[in-house]
Amino acid sequence: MKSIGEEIQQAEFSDVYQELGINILFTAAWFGDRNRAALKNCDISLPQYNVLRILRGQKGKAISIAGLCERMIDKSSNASRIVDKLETRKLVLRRVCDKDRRQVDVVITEKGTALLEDLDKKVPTFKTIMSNQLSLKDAAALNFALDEIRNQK
Amino acid sequence: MKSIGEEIQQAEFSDVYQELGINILFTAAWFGDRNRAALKNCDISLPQYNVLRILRGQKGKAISIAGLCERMIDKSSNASRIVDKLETRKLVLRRVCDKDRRQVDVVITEKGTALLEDLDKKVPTFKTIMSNQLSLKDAAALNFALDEIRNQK
DNA sequence: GTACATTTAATGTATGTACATATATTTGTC
DNA sequence: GACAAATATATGTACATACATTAAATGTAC
Repeated sequence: MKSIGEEIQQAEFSDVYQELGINILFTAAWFGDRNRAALKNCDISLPQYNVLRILRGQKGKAISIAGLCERMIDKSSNASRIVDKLETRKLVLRRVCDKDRRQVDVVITEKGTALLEDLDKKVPTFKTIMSNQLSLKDAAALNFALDEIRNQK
Repeated sequence: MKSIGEEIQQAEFSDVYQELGINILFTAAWFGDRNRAALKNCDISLPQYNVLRILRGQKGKAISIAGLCERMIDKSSNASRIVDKLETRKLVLRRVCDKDRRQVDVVITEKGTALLEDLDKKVPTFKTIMSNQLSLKDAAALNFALDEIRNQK
């Protein structure tokens, strides 16, 4: 089995925490690569796919651009322009919110939902990727550790 | 303490593995945000900083563009263009390799090394970020688990 | 109600990323 | 040695990201 040090050809790390930090970054990039590969030739980018999934999670309820940003993993990505692309392809609808005309309501269309169903068949779930090597209990422990890491300072 | 579900306002996940996948992606983005914030007003981007660190790790030995790519976390990032920017600012040197004239030898300059020393003072180490909440033993266990996740299929 | 600050989304600009293609050099085969 | 295949880097392009600024709508103080 390849350790993270072998993976990026780094002979040694200054300490285990340094190794872990790099390992988390590298594993996240590895997930991204897998998902991108799965979407190859599907004519949609990974960020666009992720936005569609958030919209579907709204179950018909509209969401503002700011709301979308909060739910995105990459906070600073420009949701407005990603929605532009999806709107051009009629995968989402955008219309000014009546209650607050500064806001924009975004919803996924029928066409968007249909596309998403197709794509879901191609993109592996995290369960598929991880359940063979990691017990439920270990996965839960990892979740707890990561939550803790982010909750200081 | 905020769980990943609260963080991205997702009420529930389909299973613990799904939660863990998102958690890893989110934690990696969180590290990136912290590092980017630390480099604010330092007039250098995070990818450029990371390349400089890899070059310093070479301890004077030159490295090719391909070698640089192997050591980068984001494999598909375009090392050639990042080196362009660093070269313009004379933080690195690039010259054709004598033994194989297709290759390019890249080395960090004195100026690059000096800049890097300044920057290191501002960027928190992973040890600083994590050692208070995570024991050495737990960190090692996490490393093992992540290595395992990436080593199937 | 007017003036001013705040909020929301869009836009401008520079950089980075993803992927295909081009160019130069080297390697292998005959 | 000639030539095809492989390799290393650079470049073209579309999209995404980071961050500042702008424009419109709303909230608040007076």
